Amino acid sequence: MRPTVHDIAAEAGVSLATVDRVLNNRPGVRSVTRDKVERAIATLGYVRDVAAANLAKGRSYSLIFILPAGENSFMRGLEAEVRAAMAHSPAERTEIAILSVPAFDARALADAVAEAHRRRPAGVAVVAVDAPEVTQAVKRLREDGIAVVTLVSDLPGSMRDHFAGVDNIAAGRTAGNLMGRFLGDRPGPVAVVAGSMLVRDHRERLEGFQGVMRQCFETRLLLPVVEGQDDAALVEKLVGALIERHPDLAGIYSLGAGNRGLVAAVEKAGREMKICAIAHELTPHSRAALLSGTIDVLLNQDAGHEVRSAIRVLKAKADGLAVIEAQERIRIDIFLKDNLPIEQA
Amino acid sequence: MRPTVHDIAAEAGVSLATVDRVLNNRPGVRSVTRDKVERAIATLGYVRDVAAANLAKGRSYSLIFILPAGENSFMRGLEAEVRAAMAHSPAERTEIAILSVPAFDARALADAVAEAHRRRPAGVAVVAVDAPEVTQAVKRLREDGIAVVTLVSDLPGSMRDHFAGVDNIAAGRTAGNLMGRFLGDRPGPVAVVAGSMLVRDHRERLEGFQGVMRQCFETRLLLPVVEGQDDAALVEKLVGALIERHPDLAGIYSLGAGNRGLVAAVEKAGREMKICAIAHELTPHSRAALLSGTIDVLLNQDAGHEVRSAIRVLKAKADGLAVIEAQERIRIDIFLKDNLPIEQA
DNA sequence: ATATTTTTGATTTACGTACATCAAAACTTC
DNA sequence: GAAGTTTTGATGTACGTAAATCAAAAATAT
Repeated sequence: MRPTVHDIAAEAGVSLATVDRVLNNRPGVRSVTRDKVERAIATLGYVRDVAAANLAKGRSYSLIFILPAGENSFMRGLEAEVRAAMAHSPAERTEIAILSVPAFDARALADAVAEAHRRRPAGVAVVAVDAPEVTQAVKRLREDGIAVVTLVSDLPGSMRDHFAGVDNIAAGRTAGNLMGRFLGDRPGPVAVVAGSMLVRDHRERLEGFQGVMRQCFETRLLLPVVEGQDDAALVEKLVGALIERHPDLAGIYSLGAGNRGLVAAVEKAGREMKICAIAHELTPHSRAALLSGTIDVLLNQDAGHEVRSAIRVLKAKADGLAVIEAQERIRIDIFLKDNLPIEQA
Repeated sequence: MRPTVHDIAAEAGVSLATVDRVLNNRPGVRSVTRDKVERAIATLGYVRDVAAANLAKGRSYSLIFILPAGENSFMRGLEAEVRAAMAHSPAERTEIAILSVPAFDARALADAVAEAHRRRPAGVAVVAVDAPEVTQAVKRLREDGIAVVTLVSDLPGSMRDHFAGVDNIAAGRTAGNLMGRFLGDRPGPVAVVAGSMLVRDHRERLEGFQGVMRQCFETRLLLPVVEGQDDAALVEKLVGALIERHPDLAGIYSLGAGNRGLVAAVEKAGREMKICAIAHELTPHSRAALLSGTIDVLLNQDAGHEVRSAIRVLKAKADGLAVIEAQERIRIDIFLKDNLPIEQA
């Protein structure tokens, strides 16, 4: 049997109350006594029974998720994952609320953060837009002792506790490497379609992609990046124009959302087998395009993992516990049509 | 507050004892009463507080992991993950033991399974060798009500409860797709190095790889597969011979272990930049080779995920609970040098 | 109707921790 | 050494469930 608080009390020759005071660092214990207890804990290898502890305190964590609105499939999937977590919340002793804000709107986001602040939750998860007013609002949260995790897109300098998302520079580099190798000696320029340079994840992907292309495939012409605002209709127009202007277009890297538009434009031009298309995020549409061959590679971040990691981290931070960063790393999934997971219901 | 057993008793108009009888299906409840209670459970949306339940029963699960011995880095990593799980075992109410057996030895493995059987654990996880005596031994475990999960390599027809590993056919197809695309129009044949056709995961990877190569890259010559027994020295010899016999060798798919040998042979021949090498499993050696460029792609299965999934499933099965298969799927990681995770301590 | 069996209720203890209260003891300080 | 302060002990209740016991009630059989 694993040791309990009683065993520690016996081993240390103190009372249960004192052990409790040490374990939950309550005041009123001499440092000599504290040492005795801590030694007993170490020699017995005591670990707190988390289940029993949670049962006893019966506390619950209130968390707020701030997510962008709009019809971006990935974000809707993310929201679905948050709602799934809400469904389990009684079992996890969490109370989760969602705040929805317009995409790419720093002002609205800063307001939402302030609103979250007013509600005084234990923690906040936010898909960040990289702007000073947002940074300030997040800083204020932190100064008030509220845990903050950035989700999907980071916000350095905001003192956020943790970033739950992928390494977007690595993602961009990976896309660049695959693009370069897939194209081989085939001639023609490569286009990049982003959502908006206002969000850090897009900027970082671009940086990684351009870095690898310039470094390892320096003969390949890179067209200037166009911004599609993660909007399918706009992306379709932009990509259509690109294809028209560059009949020899060899590849497209779409590092944001709005892939419906990308697919529509490429297929309308009848160039689905000629253009190497690399895009982000597995959605019903992008999955279909990968299977049909219009998209060649999908880079993906698992929204479910990100949400669950964010919740774990927020709970830990709210308790003042350390987070094992390595365990919370979100990996970049690379999907070809051959390793696509079975579709889920 | 979420409802408790007391609330159910009140709602159903029965005593706590009766609720307990229904919840833990103990005998001695009329079906009318049972229905009443079940209706109360449904209307209140009661869910058992697992933490409290575990605390109350104070049960612990004894599990046995049967792993191959030898210096295969992946298997050693797997064992390290099991030991890591053992370290947390007090908190998880599990007692894990490891049985080590010679690799690719069906007879020894069947004996080990029988030994595990004798110890009457709640569950067994086994890296399977696909042979009739192993299948039989596993069947006997299952007939005795012991939960069984196959790990890394599956054993269909053994009535195992679950397979904790990747879809190896998809892994092989992915390797094939990448090999075909990376080579493009470059001439030269492609070689395949396996560990042993005795284990199902290697057979399946081969099947997937050959399938894609024949189907999508039909002009590419595929050399007959050679078996390196996951032994670095043997692999080095075999690959060295292959390179010598086929000076125009364009690619090598190493679907088993022993990558140290692969790397050594390719580098000795000075062909690290000419041969496209795709291998499996991220280890210190393969990581170095990926970074240096000798290996172009690494397919990986996360040993930690597999072990933790196996433990979750074994515990669930031991309790007679259902497993959400989709949640336990192990994904195939694809690593290029650009998306390699930071090295861990 | 009585005897017998089955079903239900009431109550208690236990799991390991958290948290609160009050009294007793051990230190300080002057 | 008395008064004050700090530290420690003893004890109890609570969390939500499991599991057991024994008595009471209801159903069934005779």
